Amino acid sequence: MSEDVKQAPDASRVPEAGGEGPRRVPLTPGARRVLEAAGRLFYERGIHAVGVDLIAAEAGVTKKTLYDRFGSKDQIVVEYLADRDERWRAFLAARLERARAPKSRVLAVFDASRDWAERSLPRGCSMINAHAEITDPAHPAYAVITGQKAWMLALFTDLARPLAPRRAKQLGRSLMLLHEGGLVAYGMGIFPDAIDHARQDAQALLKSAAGPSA
Amino acid sequence: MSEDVKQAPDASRVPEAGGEGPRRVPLTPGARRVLEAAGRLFYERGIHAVGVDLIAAEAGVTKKTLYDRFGSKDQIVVEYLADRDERWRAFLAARLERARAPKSRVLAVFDASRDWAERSLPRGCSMINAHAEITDPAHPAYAVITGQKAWMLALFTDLARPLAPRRAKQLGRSLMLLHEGGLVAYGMGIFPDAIDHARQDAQALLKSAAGPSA
DNA sequence: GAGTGAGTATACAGATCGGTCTACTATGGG
DNA sequence: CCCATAGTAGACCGATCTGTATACTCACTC
Repeated sequence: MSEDVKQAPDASRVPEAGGEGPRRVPLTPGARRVLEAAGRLFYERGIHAVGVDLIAAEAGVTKKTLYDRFGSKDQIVVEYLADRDERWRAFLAARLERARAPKSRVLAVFDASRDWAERSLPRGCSMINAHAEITDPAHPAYAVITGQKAWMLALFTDLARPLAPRRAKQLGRSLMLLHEGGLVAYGMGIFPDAIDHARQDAQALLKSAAGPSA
Repeated sequence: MSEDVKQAPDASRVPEAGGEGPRRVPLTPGARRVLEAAGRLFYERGIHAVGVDLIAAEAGVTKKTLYDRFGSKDQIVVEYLADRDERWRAFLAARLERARAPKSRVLAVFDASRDWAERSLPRGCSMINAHAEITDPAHPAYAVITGQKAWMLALFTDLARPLAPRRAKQLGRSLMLLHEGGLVAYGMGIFPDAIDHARQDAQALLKSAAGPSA
């Protein structure tokens, strides 16, 4: 499975924020506040640990408004993850635009992750965390989670292609491993500056993969 | 933080299964069945998603027995994680005993993880998953989670020392990143044989770190 | 000015949550 | 014989969970 999952992003262009996703809910002012509150609470405390009453209260919204907009907690979870995914891809796209050399583009992903992580609590990757809580593949949020990881793998593979055309898939997977490892080690506080460490290892990997001259 | 967290395991000897842990509950026959059922359910469905009634029913035990033995659900969670940690360390120790060359010992960790993972559902690392659900550092299970990761990092560092005495800490962290990345990629099904892929990358890393002759 | 969409306020339903309680049984050791 | 230990059976508690209902307000638009 996951051989060529979803459409591979075009590395020569800016990857578009997933527009084909399951986003359906129109973001009225109240809905936006709900999404903002849910996003913060879910990320900080976990999905199952946060109830809809708390979300509504933090959003300064009644439960009726919440259910009028989203219909169910599950849908809020979907919107939470899809929104985070969308914002992450946009953030990453802006960073990739500023990097031109193939190696720099790979390292820009690690830099983006580090900067993205530093903007919030050190709780690691929301997709990895959500995957630990949502165990049913039939859950509507499951596709969002696996979709983002598949997209990231495809991105690394595309970024690796100019550096090692024959071994792009291999190199993409290795970069993915380092990146995920960095996210987890950072999120769990295993050692300091884990994402930067992963970046260094990626750099060394690129050196030995494509030759120090490239 | 986590500069030299906990005591570093002696790499020349078999690492002992954590005996200083928070284990307190005597395992009567009923308690053992509770722990077995809770372990399976927590791992498959997540901690918050599983109630004590279900655990008791699956264990074939009344709630009174469950609470007589464990006192609280939180304590069951602690025992669940501590038990899994203990069994993993014993499993790993047996594998490390059979490997003598420094490089083989490092790779034996990855092999052990792959074999350990294949024995159950592809849900990845129970500590990573638990960390996503237990967000309060004051929770009694939190120390078990971070303790295992700190122990694994210390183990990799010790295993790296004979290969690169001056850069053992650096190499240990790199191995840790690859290992965690492999666990996550496997658990989320990002691509097939993720742990084996991580093992290959670790092998390449050891080659370039200590020279191909060692 | 009627209607519509977005919102507040609040009560409520039914289920499930973690946890406690009483009453009883079986077993095995001093 | 006695008593502690480990267990079953099952009712019960208050709190919290997701989700729904009724009644009303406000703003904007056709």
